[in-house]
Amino acid sequence: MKPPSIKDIAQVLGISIGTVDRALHGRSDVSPTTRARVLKKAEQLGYRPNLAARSLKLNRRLRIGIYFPRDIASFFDPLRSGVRAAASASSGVNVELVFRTFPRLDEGDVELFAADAGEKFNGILIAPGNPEHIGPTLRALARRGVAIVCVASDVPRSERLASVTADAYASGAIAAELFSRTIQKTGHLATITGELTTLDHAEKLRGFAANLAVFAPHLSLLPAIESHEQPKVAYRQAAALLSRKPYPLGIYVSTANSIPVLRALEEKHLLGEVQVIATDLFPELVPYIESGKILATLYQRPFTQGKTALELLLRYLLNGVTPDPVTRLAPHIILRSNLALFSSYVAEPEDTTSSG
Amino acid sequence: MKPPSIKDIAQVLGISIGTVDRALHGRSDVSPTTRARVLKKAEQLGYRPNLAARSLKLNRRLRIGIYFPRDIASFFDPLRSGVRAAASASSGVNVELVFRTFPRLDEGDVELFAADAGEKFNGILIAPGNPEHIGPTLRALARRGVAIVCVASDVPRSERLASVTADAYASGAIAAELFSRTIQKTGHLATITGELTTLDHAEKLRGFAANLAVFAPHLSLLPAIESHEQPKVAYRQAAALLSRKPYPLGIYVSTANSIPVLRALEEKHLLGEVQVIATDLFPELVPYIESGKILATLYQRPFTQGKTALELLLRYLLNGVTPDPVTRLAPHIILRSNLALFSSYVAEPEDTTSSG
DNA sequence: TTGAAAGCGGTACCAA
DNA sequence: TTGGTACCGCTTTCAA
Repeated sequence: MKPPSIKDIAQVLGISIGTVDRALHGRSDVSPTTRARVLKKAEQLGYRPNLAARSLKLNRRLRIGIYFPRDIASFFDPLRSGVRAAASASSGVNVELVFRTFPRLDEGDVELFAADAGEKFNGILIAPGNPEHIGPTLRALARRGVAIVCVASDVPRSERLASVTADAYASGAIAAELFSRTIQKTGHLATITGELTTLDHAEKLRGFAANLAVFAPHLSLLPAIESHEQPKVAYRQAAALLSRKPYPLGIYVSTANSIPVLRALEEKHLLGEVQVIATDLFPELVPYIESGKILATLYQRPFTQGKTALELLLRYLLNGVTPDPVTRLAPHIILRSNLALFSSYVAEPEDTTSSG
Repeated sequence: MKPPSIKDIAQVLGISIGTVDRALHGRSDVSPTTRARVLKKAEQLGYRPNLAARSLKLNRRLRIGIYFPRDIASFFDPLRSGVRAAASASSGVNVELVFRTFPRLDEGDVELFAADAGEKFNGILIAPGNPEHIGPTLRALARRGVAIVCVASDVPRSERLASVTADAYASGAIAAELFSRTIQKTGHLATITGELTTLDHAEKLRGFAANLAVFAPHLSLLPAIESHEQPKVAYRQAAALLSRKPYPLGIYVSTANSIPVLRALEEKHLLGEVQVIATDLFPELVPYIESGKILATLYQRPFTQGKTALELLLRYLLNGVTPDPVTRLAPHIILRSNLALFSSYVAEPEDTTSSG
């Protein structure tokens, strides 16, 4: 049996398909009586609109602006791939992706939006830095009717439609739990982050500190170090950290900026001695995990973030489905034993292995 | 600009859309010359078929049989939900899901297929048990043109189209690594599995044993215990295991059958003393994780498995896309610190939190 | 070998 | 307030 169409409803009720359409969509100019009859019959027949027919007829064109930084390509490239994957999966809809690039998180983004003032986007995806800086821009755009989805970090109270991130608090908490289970000695731990004004970074620290305090009384926490996402800065800070005695027993690097830290450890011959938990996955990190030199890396699933973010946005723009205001993905804990499952991601980001 | 359609190609070349269609699909009765001209022009204009129009016109009806066991509902219910989610996401296609249920893995499945001999399915999803038993049935179906996707476990060389599972070897390997990092003492470990004839179960044991041998020389492995997925059997076996001295330092329960084992531990007052790694997530397990009484559970993402499996199957049946023969999802490592991210799954399985 | 045309299920416009 | 109809892009049948 083929599913019922508006034609069937019209025929059964002896009215025209135009009227059925108006009734089903609650448009004006339908008598309450026929409206009720149509709705009831639709329910009764189990009518479900044929989305292929609808999107064929409407043939929408959507322009989506995607504002990501140039920096940290190991994270933002797969994010972009995820966005493209979601776009090409949306069959029959004409989505135009306009990728815009600013220098780095919280740097040049406001200016780029200003330069793009003439652009007319139906929706935008943005990786925001400091909410104080970018907030007003987003609010203004939102009020002009642009649907905004924040990715990778969030800007609450910016009137954005939704945000899609890895759960930052959980990332911090996981790092704390792993250290508390694997380090028996008493001592202290260090954290290296990007900017504490970026919500994602602050949340990771919150999760780390809170769980450490509760579950690992033998481990105390040094003040957080901000590397401002600059490799050289991170290297210098790590070197300084390791020159002091006693060394920290573990270091949690809560951004993708772990390589300079590992280099500093190597030079002080402390690699393997000091436990390290890193963030995200990229080729340079692989050998450290394979050799057991670092305990784990917390993978924020950039591909899935991008895919999910655009899916939400399209569902909103096309079907009027209001998304959850926040979507928090569970970070993957990558250890030596499951690294192989993610290595395909490092070279060529696809979604098969890890999509759910 | 709107994307080019076959009409545009036809118009530019001064031929009819029928011819364009035939050329693009390599159907017979097109002169090689026009064929080449069409293909070239399509390439040149960047033609992409409008999938909405295609599926509207074809209006396919697909009957999919889904053969899962009644047992272990905490795993197979979310698996079913994932299948339903994928079906309802496939817009404009008329897929009919026929859920069939046999008593338990490797029990009653062959008989159910025999009883369903009259059914005409375009594709089936099956959770297979022992390849020796179910293999011939699947092979026969495959040869009759039914597309088969194995879920949760696999039956290699059965001429199935594809399989979608959590990576079983990795699950075992992760369990071994977690034990090796958190247990310092020297001693032995135990594993409780379902049936070693089920490929998924055997693979977990392989991963566990191999990684333990390499990375944890201080931990030796007792012979694997098969519970045949029966809670009472598992309880008795666990009780017997714990009556011997010395106790194992850790137990890896590689199926969802962990509750009876935990009960046995509780009664011997060994809960928290003996480290436990469980499999999958369901309400009864939550308090054990929250209280830190078990180290971790390895979540096999049943919802995502079901969703992925049906997506693959539909893409094959509708678009002729041959899937990867095996898709191995990365299991999620659930600890106390990230449990909250998955708890929504326990009550009501949805895909937002963990889809990638 | 090619062309012409019907029709898939909705939406939207114009006429009644 | 309602009916009738053109059309979205593609596939397929029938005719030429």
